[in-house]
Amino acid sequence: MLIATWNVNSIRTRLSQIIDWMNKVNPDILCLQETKVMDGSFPIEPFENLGYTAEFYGQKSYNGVAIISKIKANNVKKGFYGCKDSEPNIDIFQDQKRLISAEINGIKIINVYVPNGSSLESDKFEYKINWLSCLASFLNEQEKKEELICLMGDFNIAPSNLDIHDPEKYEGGIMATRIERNALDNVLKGRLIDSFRIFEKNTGHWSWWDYRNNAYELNKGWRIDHIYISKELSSKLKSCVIDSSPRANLRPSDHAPVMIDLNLNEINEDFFEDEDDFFEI
DNA sequence: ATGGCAGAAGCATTCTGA
Repeated sequence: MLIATWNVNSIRTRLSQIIDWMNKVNPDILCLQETKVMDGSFPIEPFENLGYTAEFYGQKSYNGVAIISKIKANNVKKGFYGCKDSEPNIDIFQDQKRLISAEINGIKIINVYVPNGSSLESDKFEYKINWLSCLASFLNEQEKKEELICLMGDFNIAPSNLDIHDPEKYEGGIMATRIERNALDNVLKGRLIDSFRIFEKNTGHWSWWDYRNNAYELNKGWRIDHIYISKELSSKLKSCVIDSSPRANLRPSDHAPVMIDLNLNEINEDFFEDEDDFFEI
């Protein structure tokens, strides 16, 4: 089963590129971020014509998330819910449409567009940290139900300096602070695993390149789009790849899709024999 | 090199992103 995430930076502007990519790759589930469209204007038909169902949670101009799936999603939830131990209260996060979740094939799919945070001095940075705290609380509730979880999206955080093309220049800045990384760790709590790092230990792999300064042509990127899976799913993980090819399109999104392949019929208990290595980067 | 580039709203320019 192929599960992908892609920040498309406007679904209406990028629609033909998304359809082209789906025709080429044939994902089972595609989670989108920054759709930038209200639900009444979401382009459902192009996806239905390809045999997909669409669930979406959007707003005008900003944010917006969607789950496109061959198998119809169950128990679709829009925004945070539960979050009993969240401080501040989840109500302040409901205006910005940044999270949609659903159950597909026995897996809880959680699609997130984490706030960027702007700069360390900004109120938006505090909002980002609080949003991640709420996400941690949200996941605590999910884990109580002992569900298999696949948490993916645009996290706007480089988990380590390996995920930045020039760490000396950017470390301590937005997307690369200890505060953000701790907030992300608090979401994952060692129970959710970065799929990409199971297969690739080296730097030089990016999912986002700034539109400015010729960043893509110079390959000056960041790895800020991630797919995290429950430990219990890791034995079924066959691959995780970043497909940078759509970034070379005319009028591209600034993000590339990231995709995992899960073999839901195969279990390999030995896969995690040296699992401690996965947490040392 | 705190610039530059892209999208939405809406028609000149501002806001936002990362």
